[in-house]
Amino acid sequence: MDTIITRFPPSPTGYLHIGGARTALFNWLYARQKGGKFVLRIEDTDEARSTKESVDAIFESLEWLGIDWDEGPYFQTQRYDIYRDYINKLVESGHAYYCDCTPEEVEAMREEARATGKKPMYNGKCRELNKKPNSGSKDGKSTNMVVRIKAPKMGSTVVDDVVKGSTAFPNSEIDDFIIQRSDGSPMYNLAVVIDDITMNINTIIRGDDHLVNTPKQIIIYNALEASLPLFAHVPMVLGSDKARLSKRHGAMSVSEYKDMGFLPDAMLNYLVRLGWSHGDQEFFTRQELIEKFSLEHIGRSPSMFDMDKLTALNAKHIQSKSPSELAPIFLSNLHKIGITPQTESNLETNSEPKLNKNLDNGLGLNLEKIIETLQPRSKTMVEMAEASKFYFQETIEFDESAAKKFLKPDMVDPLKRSIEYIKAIALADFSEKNLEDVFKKVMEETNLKFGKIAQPLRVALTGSTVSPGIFEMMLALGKDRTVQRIERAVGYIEIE
RNA sequence: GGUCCCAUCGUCUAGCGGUCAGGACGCUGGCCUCUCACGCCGGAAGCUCGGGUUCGAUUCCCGAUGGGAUCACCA
Repeated sequence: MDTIITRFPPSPTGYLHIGGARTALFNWLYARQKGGKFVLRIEDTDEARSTKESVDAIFESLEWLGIDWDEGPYFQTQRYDIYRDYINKLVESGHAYYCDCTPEEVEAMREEARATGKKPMYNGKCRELNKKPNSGSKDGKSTNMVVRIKAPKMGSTVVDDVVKGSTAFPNSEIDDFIIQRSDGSPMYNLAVVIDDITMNINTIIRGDDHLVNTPKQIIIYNALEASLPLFAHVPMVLGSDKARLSKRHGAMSVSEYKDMGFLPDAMLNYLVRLGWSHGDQEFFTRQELIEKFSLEHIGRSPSMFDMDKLTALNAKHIQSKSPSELAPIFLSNLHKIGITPQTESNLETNSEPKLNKNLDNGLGLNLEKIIETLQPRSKTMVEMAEASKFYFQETIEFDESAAKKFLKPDMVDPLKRSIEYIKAIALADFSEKNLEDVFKKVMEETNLKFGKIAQPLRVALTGSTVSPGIFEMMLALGKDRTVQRIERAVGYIEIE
């Protein structure tokens, strides 16, 4: 078998959206699994709608997802000479012809066809006229004539597809479609085929909205006597109302999911499961995906995008990562809500950033431990950042009803004892085990159950009644901060 | 409308003639527990309909219905 070469050819008329990302992912996974090549090509022949911003946004989203390419990016607008050569060949070999019918004339043909109950299409007026393209051509490129393919009139064109099977399209449905505009620029179907041929693309995985123009492309392949690639048409991703996914279904662009705190790996995992399966397995690492992906197990029916499931999967991926892997993402989400803890790198000005290392704002805050305490209770990185706020507050604000309920005079004694014993722990021995011992002692002396003292402690430490476990928080906060916060709560009770 | 694709719990799906139709999300009962989560155990919930083929159809064929895609000098 030859080297597998796949491609992803977005048109830069907007951001990379969910459906496009999935198509890119399938092509990328397949190439990676087969040790093949993945080519990126920008289809910008619609110069009116293509923008540089879109190109950049697409690159950025692919990069975020970790989808890298081996060749390209190619830009179709830089390949017009190549298309022109092929178009000329097609005309010379009699597979295509010049046509000077005006858009109005063509529209009239369509009207006529509609009136007689037939399919509206070009009637082939110039098909056998052998027109030459010289009228009004100043630059030798624009001709005032379009070039049309000489499509077969009889029989049918068959598309063999790995996921859809074999489908026959009646040639009577296909008219002599334009392959070159009157300004000399190529039309989509032509450019795609020429690119795929010249880039040696042998495996085409794309949305099944392309299935219906595959016969048109096959006609061009045949006219050029080129061998056909393997086609795999993947069903569409629909919105929650079963309509094609669009803006009104909420977030469409990949970058929005980044902003919402989703992990790239979770995104990949979710996207790949939308239309592909591997038995009952739901959770996949990037590496597993590359190993297990297969064209054979792509489903044939369209699927709906489900935010809840993505979120659940994201939670699982957050749990499965190490704190150090999460640290840079966590920090950038913290930054977005206005919290920028000092790090090793900006404490020592000329050291390289070491975001994966433990961080310390000078008071014993331990970044990786903070993350660890939040991992099992964060569905997104945005949630994690939000939930971590209390760690970074110099003076924590007590939630009013929480303080009223738990910071009461009868807690002063147990809290003071706690402070005393925590203080007695040597800095090097500040561990979960020793903290447990401390509170065992406090509980014995005060004859209280831990449940009785836990909530007051929680309010003292965080200001709220909902938080990670007491001991793990203390470790993340560090000994000094822990003591300070409990002392402050005691002071608060005594003043009230 | 023509052409084409598709059809298992609400959703994503496993299933490739004989299964108590399996898993996941969501929903829900419980357990665990220092709160909230996590985790664990359990529950409700599905083969669109009608014809065939077959000893036997969720599975194969045909039709209906429903949903989707596409019919440009857009990609």
